[in-house]
Amino acid sequence: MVFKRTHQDGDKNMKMTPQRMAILEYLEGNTAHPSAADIYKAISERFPTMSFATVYNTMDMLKEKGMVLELAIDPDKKRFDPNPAPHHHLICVHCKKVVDIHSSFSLDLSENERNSFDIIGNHVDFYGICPQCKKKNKSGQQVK
Amino acid sequence: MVFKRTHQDGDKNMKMTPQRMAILEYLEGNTAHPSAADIYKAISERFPTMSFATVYNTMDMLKEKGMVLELAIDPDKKRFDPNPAPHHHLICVHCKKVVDIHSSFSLDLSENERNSFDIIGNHVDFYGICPQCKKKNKSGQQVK
DNA sequence: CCATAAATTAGAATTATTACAATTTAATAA
DNA sequence: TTATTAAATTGTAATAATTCTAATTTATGG
Repeated sequence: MVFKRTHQDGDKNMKMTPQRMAILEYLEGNTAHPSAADIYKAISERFPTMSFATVYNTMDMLKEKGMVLELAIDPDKKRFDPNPAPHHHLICVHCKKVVDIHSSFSLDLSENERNSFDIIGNHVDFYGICPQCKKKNKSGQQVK
Repeated sequence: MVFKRTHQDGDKNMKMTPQRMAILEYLEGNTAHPSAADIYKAISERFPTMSFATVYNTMDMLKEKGMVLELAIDPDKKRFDPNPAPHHHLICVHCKKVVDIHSSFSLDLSENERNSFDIIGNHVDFYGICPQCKKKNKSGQQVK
């Protein structure tokens, strides 16, 4: 995904600040699935005044805009994926490295992917709205 | 999975305490994928002295024994699955309810599952050991 | 340049989890 | 039984990730 770096970015209410620019730049093409701390560390080198709150605020905004996904891959912290297109992951259970899978069909790994990782299992999550929430949702409420 | 409730449980070094008994009882057949807080809340009603540390200790032990899985489904907290057999999940993005899927093949949902949830997407995680860790692992080290 | 809504910031507060050290207890064997 | 002892439990402190807050700064539009 390509990020535009102007305030015209589909939303007049979105200010383009140097901090945001740095975050967008850092995320663009980044396939490391960084955590908030990763982002903070990388950016604060050039922006010593950068605050953690800004990282979280910006990621919230990008999530709402659908520009990044929040991953629940690591039980210890949130990690972000700047590639919002549907895809899957290859996760190293030792170092927690996360590699994108771009196969057309979920369980069909490329030869390369298959050979590089020793795969010990897989897990499929289906996301959706359960019957109870379907009902509730008609009356407008939203669970965080 | 059936939990035995004696100290013979495959490991002489495992003591069977009332607290553990209560936790095992609570987990047995539990399909709600409870968090540590859920477990604590349920058990501490009968065991007012129960400590959070005991919940975490016990879950660690059960994880090591392969009796529960730690799920990374909820970015906000760990949740536990007392069903260690390979299976997949149906997750409500509103209320975070997690329902087990017992289809023989991952992407083949039963009619019932399909009809109850409005499915808006799926995500496949493959777990394995990456090439770098394969090498490192030969020299014995383990990443938490 | 001004006005203003939005963003940034430092730091406090909260939540989940882990670490620790003292006390208690289950299991074993005498 | 009871004594021994390693393991479990407990309260509390410490840590880590995240969220909240209120004051200050800044990007944008006029």
